[in-house]
Amino acid sequence: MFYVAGKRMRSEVSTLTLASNHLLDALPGDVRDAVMRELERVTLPLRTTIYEPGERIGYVYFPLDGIISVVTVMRDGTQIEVVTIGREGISGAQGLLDDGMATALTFVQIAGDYYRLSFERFVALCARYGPLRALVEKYLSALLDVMAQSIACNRLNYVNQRIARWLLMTHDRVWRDEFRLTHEVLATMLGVRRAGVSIAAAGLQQAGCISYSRGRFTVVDRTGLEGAACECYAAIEEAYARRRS
Amino acid sequence: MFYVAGKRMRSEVSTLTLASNHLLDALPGDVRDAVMRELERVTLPLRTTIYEPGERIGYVYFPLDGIISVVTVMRDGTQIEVVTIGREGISGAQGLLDDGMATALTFVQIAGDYYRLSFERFVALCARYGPLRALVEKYLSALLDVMAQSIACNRLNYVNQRIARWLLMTHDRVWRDEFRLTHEVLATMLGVRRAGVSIAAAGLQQAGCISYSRGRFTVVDRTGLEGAACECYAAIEEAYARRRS
DNA sequence: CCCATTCCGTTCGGTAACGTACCGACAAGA
DNA sequence: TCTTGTCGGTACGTTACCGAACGGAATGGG
Repeated sequence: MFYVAGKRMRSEVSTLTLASNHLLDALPGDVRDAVMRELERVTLPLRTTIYEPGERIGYVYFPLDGIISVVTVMRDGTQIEVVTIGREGISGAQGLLDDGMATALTFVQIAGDYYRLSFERFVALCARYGPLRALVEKYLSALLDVMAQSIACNRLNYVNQRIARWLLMTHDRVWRDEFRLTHEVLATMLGVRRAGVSIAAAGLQQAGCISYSRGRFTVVDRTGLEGAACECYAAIEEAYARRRS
Repeated sequence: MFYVAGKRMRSEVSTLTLASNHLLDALPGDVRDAVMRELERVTLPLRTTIYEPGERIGYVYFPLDGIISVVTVMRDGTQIEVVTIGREGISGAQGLLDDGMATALTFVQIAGDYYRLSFERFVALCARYGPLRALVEKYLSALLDVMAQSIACNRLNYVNQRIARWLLMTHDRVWRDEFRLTHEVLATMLGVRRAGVSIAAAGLQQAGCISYSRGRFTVVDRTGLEGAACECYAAIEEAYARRRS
């Protein structure tokens, strides 16, 4: 599986060279250079654990074309996604606000390339470069808004709408029309049954918005998907966009 | 209504003198004195608007015995509670991370006493006193954890469990066994039907955990309520407690 | 090439919660 | 005192989703 993931990556080098991280892009040139110099580029396969609750944050990750999921784990083991982190953000930044401990289980949801930086160096760079710290804080502020919207979304919207939103957000972040994802995983992220996802996904496929097969989704009609998604998609993207002024 | 609220306050002066705010309590003596000197004490009646989305944050509020609700408003006007802020926290602090704009509708859910401080002075004090800023950041970090738990809770737990949790959290924050609250309002906060709350509340009353009548709830058996609540109650209180070390 | 595994289509009965509605009881103001 | 509005009990049919399960089909490792 590792090897396969590696092959996929190599076969898509052309898109990868375009991949970038919004936070890094938004830094002033000199700060950006200073930060970039310390970054390490890594390719992470599906399901790589990023943080375990209660552990120290080892690295912060800037996704390029992969996606990281942060999930809440209930006592009975049920997992549910709290937020996804892609090119628009960074994982581990909330450690800045406290003691550098991770509180939520965090792992790679879509394999891809990431920049990473040890948490200690990240803290040091934030202390040294105001614009970096400011950008990270804006991102955390966006995170609060996004999670506020997700609380409403999880409570009020239908499964098929939330699936459409999830696929759209993923599509935005991976820069590819196709990505690996099973109904099972999607169901866990959304906190619904796998069968529920199968039915809703079949509807979206019927409508020509997507196609999928055996752990692989393809976005066929983005505009159609946008119509099928709940208002939360736009609200969340706007929460991120507002911080890029 | 204003006058009635005023009377209630006066009649409970004995508990009010004990009321305090955890964030303020946790400040080192000198910083605390400096901050306290700038605070204004206000009594806010039910439903006072604290922030409107898109407006500048005028004041930050430190609740003493009242409760502030932050809600997400959907396009169709449906509201749903994102987080409640009581003695353990502060409202408006997230403005520190960005540009001082409010993004969510915020209002007084339980009338009571609050300290308040203009946002500008708050920012200045945070810049000047490291321990204040650190405490506020820890609180924001807790907020992220709490919201993460709420996302799971809203998706996975039953209405009666979530009602029990809401009542427990309120009970912790108001320092009184009785508080004003209608089924209607509770239903809105939880994102369910009023009738659903009525049924679930009747169950909790039957079980001897609470009693209520015409816009007034009374906690009768706290331990019983804790048994009826979901695990999220403990998880959330722990997220706050962890930052008080 | 075969086999174990993964993935997804589909079904079943069950149920928590929905939207809507009506009504009685109480409270507050005129 | 009467009226008006708020509050909560209750009921109806409806529905989105649940939990569990079975089975076919594609996949990839041995």
